[in-house]
Amino acid sequence: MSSVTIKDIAKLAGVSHTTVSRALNDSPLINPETKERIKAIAGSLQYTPNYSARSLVLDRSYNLGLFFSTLRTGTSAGFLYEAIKGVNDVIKDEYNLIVRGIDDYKSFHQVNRKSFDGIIVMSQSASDQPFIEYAAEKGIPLIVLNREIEDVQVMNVVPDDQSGAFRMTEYLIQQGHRRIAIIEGKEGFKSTQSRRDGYLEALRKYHVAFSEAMSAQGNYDLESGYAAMNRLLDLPERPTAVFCCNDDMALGAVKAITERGLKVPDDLSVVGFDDQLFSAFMTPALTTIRRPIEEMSRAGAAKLLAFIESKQLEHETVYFHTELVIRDSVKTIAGG
Amino acid sequence: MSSVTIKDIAKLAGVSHTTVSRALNDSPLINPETKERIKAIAGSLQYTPNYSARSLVLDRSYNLGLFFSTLRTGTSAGFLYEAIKGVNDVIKDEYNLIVRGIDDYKSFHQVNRKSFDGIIVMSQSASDQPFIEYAAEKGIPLIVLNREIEDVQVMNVVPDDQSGAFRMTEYLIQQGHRRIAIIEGKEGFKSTQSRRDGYLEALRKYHVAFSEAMSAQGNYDLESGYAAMNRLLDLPERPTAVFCCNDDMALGAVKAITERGLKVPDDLSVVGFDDQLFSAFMTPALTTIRRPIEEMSRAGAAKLLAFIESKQLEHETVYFHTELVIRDSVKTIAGG
DNA sequence: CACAGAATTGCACACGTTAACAATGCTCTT
DNA sequence: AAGAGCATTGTTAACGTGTGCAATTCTGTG
Repeated sequence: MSSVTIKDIAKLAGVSHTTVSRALNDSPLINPETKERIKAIAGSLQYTPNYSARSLVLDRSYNLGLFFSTLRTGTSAGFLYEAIKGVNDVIKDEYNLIVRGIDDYKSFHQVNRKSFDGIIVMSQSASDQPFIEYAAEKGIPLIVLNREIEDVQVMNVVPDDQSGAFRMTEYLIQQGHRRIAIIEGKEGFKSTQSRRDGYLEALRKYHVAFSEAMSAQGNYDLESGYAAMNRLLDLPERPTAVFCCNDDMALGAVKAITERGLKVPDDLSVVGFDDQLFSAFMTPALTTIRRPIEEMSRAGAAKLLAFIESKQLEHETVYFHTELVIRDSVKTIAGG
Repeated sequence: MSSVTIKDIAKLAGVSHTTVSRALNDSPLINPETKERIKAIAGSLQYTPNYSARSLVLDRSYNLGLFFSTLRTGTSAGFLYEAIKGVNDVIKDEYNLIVRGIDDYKSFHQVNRKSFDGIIVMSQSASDQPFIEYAAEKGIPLIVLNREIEDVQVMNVVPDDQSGAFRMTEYLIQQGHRRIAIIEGKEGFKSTQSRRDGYLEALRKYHVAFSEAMSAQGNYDLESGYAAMNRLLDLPERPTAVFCCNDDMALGAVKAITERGLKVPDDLSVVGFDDQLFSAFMTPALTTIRRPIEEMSRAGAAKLLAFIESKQLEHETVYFHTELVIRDSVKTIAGG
């Protein structure tokens, strides 16, 4: 039951534990025959190295941290899923992927270079800033995904939210819409800001008037989209199209519209942002912006690993293009 | 930059590193004043213990493994999300949560008692069996969630799938349906079996005839539900209700139905299983069975931690009740 | 004052691994 | 045949922490 160590193997092979260590690590110093013999013994004893001991002497934890702003409400399931999938695809077999919510920490005490070989922050909010600064200051290899970081020097991979929102709004205008409402994301999130900016930029460019009444605050969850849409429907002069700042809220918005006996897109057009897994299967299928979370995660993880191994630093921010996915939730208005 | 150890603190405090170790671990042996002094110094130096060293001597890794059958296709986002959320809520601050797909391992070599203080397997398929047996044999504290394990002695927390499927089918029958189709889950999954069994059991109990044509194979993803539904719609004598073995497939089914110009539930009733986050916001809102993944994960994690700390073993299987969630996707057929 | 016993601290080793350096034996060259 | 140099293996220390046991100091009691 008690686990076998290299010393046990050494005893059986009649060599020193050093030789065993070298043999198992494929050191060229060891005679091929001895090496084979030792490996055979190790195999038959089902030897597995003690990672704690190895970590201690090599000063590597074999842990990679994947941190989200929160694992409570606020992080969508698809988001978590794609991020984990992307990172997991890339990390070598030898790394452990540790998942945590930043807001789970009372203190960042336990976060240090000994415990994490590297850290990936999937940042959704400015509230992550202290954590990012802490990790950066501790000298832990660090990459921040999804949210643009300005003050601190870190590796950064982000989607181009603003151009995505611009493209979407432009598309609605091109389909003849002029009264275009926006259901906004959670306050304080950078993405909320960027998407609003893209929306406004498009309105400006095409000389479409913006009115405050056309903006409803949401917080990125289903219910808030439902509630915000109801407020918009109560307006004396309703919009003809609604740009929801994510797909969850679009789902809620469609629900609100349908409940009033109206139809999407015949009576009202609805678009989203994110391209969640379910969006293609909504009724109607949702026109939205795809934000390549999985690809970004994969790229970010690869970049982090490369840095850990080479210590070659690149601080430039990488932008990932979003993509307009046209489906069935927008009506083309004749004349314009 | 090089990290501070208890020896550094010892030097500054003018004591031995033993005393520092004891002080920081709140040993009653140490004079309260010395203790305070040492803690103050540790705090001012921002000391953080080296977990590798501690692990080595204490023979604890502080790692908890959360294993899914796969992180590639087959695990739904909501499933992953709820499981992580539930476990994360419970684990003490001192544990790392390591997430992996079992099918990522070429060999289970790295999985041992030194690397994991405990393992939670969120099992979705019989293909997990070798892994479970391996972990059990290695003597790693182990709990299996979601799938019932028969041959191996392990802690087990599972939903009562069969009674859930039974309840759902019974409900459809009570609403007057007699031609009830089933879109089945992925072959080889125990859940597929249990849900079919519950479905058949209800048919038998209420003397409703079953025909093979009413069964369409799926594999738990959206597309397969879409395809299976199309096959059912091609039948000369269509069903009046379809029991989809999960919500993703129900979403696909609704899509297929709508595309043919038919309406749910007016022309065809559709129900699901799992109660995903989006199900309440589909059009129409989906009637489904809630499987309490998050609660099960929470209970399982708590049970595992209790075992790790007390070594008090309980091998009985815990069943979690599912719940029928009635929404708007079923039509009541008059007369029956 | 002496001494028992408690309170407090230190010494030395252990955990399992890696690696610098030393040591041994062998081969080849001259 | 002697020495250089290579191939192979062993000796020893180190990583940072926890702990059994010995050592010291302190307290109280007779």
